[in-house]
Amino acid sequence: MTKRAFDKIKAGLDSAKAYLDGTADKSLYRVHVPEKVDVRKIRTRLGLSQEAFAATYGFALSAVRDWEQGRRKPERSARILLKIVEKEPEAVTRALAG
Amino acid sequence: MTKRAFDKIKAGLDSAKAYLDGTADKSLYRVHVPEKVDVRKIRTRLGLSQEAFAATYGFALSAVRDWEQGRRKPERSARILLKIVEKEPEAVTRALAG
DNA sequence: AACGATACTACGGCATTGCCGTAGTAAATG
DNA sequence: CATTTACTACGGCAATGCCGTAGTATCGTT
Repeated sequence: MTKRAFDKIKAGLDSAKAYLDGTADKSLYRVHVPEKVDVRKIRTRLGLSQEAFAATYGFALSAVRDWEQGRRKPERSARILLKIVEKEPEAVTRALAG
Repeated sequence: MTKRAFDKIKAGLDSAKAYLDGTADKSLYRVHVPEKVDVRKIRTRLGLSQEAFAATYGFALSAVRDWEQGRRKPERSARILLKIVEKEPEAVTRALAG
């Protein structure tokens, strides 16, 4: 057994101890979900019609309309998805391909 | 039969003709939105508890529970988002950072 | 000018989900 | 054995999802 291995084990034990002590950070990684999303802005920046936008990213056309017309607010998961469409649109099409 | 009705029928026939002619190019990139998503599978592969999973990707804990317990089915946007979490989890955290 | 296509607004309306809370079960650990 | 973590199970209201239809504005074509 190398000294390296020993150090690793010790480090593990130390963090286990810290966990038990309550010294450890039990906070969960918590992402921020935006309360408002400007759907029209995201869509027009991509140069797409409502229909094309819906078809390209999997939204229901009726939902896109409700959102842009301010009739309804996209719910949590939709807001997150819209953020991804804004920042990394390709990630969406990749995930839905195949 | 009103003139209005006739016009509608004619319009329908015309666009059907155009469609058959190939004159109409209505090609929209259309992605496939999965009807079913195995939330538990996605979560456990990431080695996260329901709480950590929810906190990390922005879901409501109650929604994750409803989905895994088969009480409710994630709706369209949520299914898409879950697919992205499955294929490119980092893309989600990147989009929600900052 | 009349027409057809495109893009969008506006909205009725039902089914379904989102999301909150609480109680109960099971396993691990001090 | 009491406590903590992780999860099941579910009541219940408010809100959205999603479908459909009608109406307006614009534009290129005939």
